[in-house]
Amino acid sequence: MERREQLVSVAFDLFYRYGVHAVGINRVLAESGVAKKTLYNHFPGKENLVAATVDYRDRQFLTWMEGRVQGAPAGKEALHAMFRALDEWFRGRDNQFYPFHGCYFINVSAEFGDPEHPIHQQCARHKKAILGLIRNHVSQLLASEEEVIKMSDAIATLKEGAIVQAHVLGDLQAAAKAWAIAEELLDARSQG
Amino acid sequence: MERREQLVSVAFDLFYRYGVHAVGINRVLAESGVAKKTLYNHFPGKENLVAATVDYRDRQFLTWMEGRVQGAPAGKEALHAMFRALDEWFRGRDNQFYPFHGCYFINVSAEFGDPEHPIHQQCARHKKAILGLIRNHVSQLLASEEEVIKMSDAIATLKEGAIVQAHVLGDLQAAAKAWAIAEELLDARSQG
DNA sequence: AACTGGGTAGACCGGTCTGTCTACTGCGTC
DNA sequence: GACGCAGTAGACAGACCGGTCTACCCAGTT
Repeated sequence: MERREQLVSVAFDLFYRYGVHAVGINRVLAESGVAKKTLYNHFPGKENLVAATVDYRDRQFLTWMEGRVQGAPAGKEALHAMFRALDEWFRGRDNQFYPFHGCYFINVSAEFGDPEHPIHQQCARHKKAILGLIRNHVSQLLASEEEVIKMSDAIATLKEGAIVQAHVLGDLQAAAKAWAIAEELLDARSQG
Repeated sequence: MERREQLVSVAFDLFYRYGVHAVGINRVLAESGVAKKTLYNHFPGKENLVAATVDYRDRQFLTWMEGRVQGAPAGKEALHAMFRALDEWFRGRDNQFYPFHGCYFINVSAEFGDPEHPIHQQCARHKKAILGLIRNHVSQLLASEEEVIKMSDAIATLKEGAIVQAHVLGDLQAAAKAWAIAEELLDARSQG
């Protein structure tokens, strides 16, 4: 078992659950069983470890989401699969993503609020990647490039909103509700 | 100038900008010019101060939003005024709410992720209050109680999504885009 | 004039933070 | 078998954490 991997995985779990600034390096070390020197051998400081957890989650989340989406026919069904995945995530039905503590990227952005901060920008990049994934499928449903962009933004906004509602309010139906809206918007366009 | 008020106001500014766990009590004291004993005279501990800042922001935000909304005719125009207010907030056009660092309640919920935590629940209560405000106006446009609830949830989700897009991605058009969707949904119902 | 309440200033407490450093250990390679 | 590498364990440094406490101050009341 690679030490670096171990560190990042444990650090992510703790940072995601309790928040980055609420978890000290010593706790990460204790729970991962790694020596302090090893940590500072791999990372110049805590912030780099945080950045590594964001990167780790970015890949983990994208892989998971792409996997879910590719299991369905491209287009509307793929988008539906995406919201079904969110639904299972919120409800803790998905082993890989249980438990749900909101979106790590939103949470980390809240703690590193300065838009110029590299970690904040890392979170922004993740959101853009997700937006790209959405666009790939929306573009199969709508002809106009402008419409594709608008529709993808709308779906992304609904997705972020659903995550917030699920986390802050504990609304477990948030994903289903968001999909109902997204579907209505799609139908209004692809049939018009 | 009331000391308690001063503390809460300065603490909010710092917590909002840098995050709750990233700001120590000593910094709040230094920037507010209040003695440590006075703080612990008013609050049992830091967590109670945090709770007070959430309460402070809750009232400030609701008052501001209600003021903006009541300046417009009830119903759709009121909802439009709400998203215009968001738009100005994101862009820093509004003195009272400049600068924009995302939604304080989302940020605080991220740091106090446990849904059982009183501060998390305080944030949830704020979101429910906003939802109530939205419902008041949606109910003037739609007849069916069920439709009112669904539509209000959709608008709330769009609002949360817009805040996230504005903060994480720096999308300054987020409010305008969200309103365009909300308007489309409303028109599809009130004309049908 | 004495008392009181609410404030200031800041020393101090034990603990924790990030980060450095020393000393040791096991292992694969020459 | 000697060497070097990557790890462990953990003491340590200096700063800061939340929180307590003492000593003082001053305006208002009695």
